[in-house]
Amino acid sequence: MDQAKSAGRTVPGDERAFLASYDAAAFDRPSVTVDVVLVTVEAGHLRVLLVQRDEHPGKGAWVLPGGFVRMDESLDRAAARVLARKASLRGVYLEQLYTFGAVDRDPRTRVISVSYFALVEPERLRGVVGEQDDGARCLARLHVAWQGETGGEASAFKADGGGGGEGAAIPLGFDHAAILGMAVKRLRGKLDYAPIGFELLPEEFTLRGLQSVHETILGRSLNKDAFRRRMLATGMLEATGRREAEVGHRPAELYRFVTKAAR
Amino acid sequence: MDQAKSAGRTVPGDERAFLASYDAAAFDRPSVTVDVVLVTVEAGHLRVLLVQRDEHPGKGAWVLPGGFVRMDESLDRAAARVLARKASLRGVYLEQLYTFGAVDRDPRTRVISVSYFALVEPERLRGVVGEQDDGARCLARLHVAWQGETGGEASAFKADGGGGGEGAAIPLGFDHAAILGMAVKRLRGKLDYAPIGFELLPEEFTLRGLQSVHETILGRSLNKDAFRRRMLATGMLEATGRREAEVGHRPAELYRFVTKAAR
DNA sequence: TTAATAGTGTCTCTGAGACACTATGTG
DNA sequence: CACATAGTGTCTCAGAGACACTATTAA
Repeated sequence: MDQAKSAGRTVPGDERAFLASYDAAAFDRPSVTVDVVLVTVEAGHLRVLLVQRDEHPGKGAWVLPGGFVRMDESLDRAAARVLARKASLRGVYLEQLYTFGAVDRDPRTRVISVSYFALVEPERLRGVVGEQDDGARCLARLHVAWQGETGGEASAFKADGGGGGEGAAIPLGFDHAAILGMAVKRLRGKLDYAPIGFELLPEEFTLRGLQSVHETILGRSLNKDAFRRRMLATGMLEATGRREAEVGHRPAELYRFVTKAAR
Repeated sequence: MDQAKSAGRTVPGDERAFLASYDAAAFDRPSVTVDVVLVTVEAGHLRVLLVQRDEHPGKGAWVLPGGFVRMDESLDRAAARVLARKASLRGVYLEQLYTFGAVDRDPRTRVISVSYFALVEPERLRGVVGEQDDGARCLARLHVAWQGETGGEASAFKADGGGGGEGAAIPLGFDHAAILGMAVKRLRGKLDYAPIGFELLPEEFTLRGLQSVHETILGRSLNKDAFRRRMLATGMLEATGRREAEVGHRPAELYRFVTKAAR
């Protein structure tokens, strides 16, 4: 999708001359950033990676990990670079979300933000983000006030890491609450026609685990039987023959996700 | 969605000093354009507005109407401005599509394109685009080679305005074939959960007309009974009591689209 | 009257929800 | 054994597809 068509075409002589004399600095240009909504699902909560700004503007505010797009990298690569640098993650599911371009969304200058969302299994974040919050990064709990795919903003709360209690609300910088809202809206919309639940689970998982991920994203409970039937009917699940262990009750069968290509 | 959160917040003194000394020109920045896919449905074909470039690069090539984003306008406003200038249209349905940012998609310099799609009833384009093709603009017929919501590129053909024959393929500049493909993919995906078919029809329309629009977008025929039932069940259609006239057979009832707010 | 399409009634099939029942692990 | 959850079988209900039939206009 992110490919140029112009690369292979022949360039006539007069156009070459035009390009040689083209002055890219002749017009004011906005800055372009990518911001990444790194989502994971853990213990029935949507969580998202936030970083604390250590520079102005909004120094000390919590924002999505992001960075300026370099002149020699595509948007997709910029997003992957941000993810690699701020979360030490490579090869995770990454998809463009929406581009935010209100004139005054950043007080420095005109900044247009191309947002992405990334999905990752919580286990892969274990060593990345410090136990609760290492001062510069945190896995905030996402709270979505609206139902369905309507849309709206989403708010973030301090992760209550198993302890209990609600955690404090985290004020988000810039328009990042709107970006979070858009990410949840997109996730909910994609869930029932795209195989994205698997991206939030380990290699092998139980049907109950997959259902739990879906329920967390959608913010509502699902019918067990129908979910099981629907998932198995997609043909994208393969039983491994193994079962989960040490669960204090009958262990569920472990499944694996199989791509259409592998079938 | 396109709103800044920073506008209302208080700015501490040291941050104000930082902003005052911020040099926006310190880093290379890409150019940002908006490109608009103006779609209409006519005589069972998807049509899209193309303009012929009168400047380098790609002089003479057919491309989507577009323009650079100005420093003082949001992306949405830029798209609306392009539509007003190149198609003399205001108040049509306009929605952000995708942002294309491959490094070499434009030979001039780094250009990131935020694409939009717009939907308009064919009648409103009657006077806008010259009979077939006024040299600088044309309503090309869109050909989509793929089925469903898979995605891929779309190609454009010279409009065969009722005459017959196939028309010649139009070579598209830059990566605009990919943008067209993305627009069709999005349209097909939205069609069964968002009321967008109405945007392509006049104020009053028949159910058969609405079904025809859906079939054209989806590229496949639909079941008449099920379509009628489903549409009436949405509660978004209101019978006017009037009927179409002079059709050479039993005239169908005319319906009007009613928004949820108006009910 | 015929041609052509609008619009309705009804049967079937499929998938979701509901629920009961059996299976199988831990303690 | 009890308990908890996994997994299956089956009934019902709602919506889609199919199809027959009636309605209404123009020619």
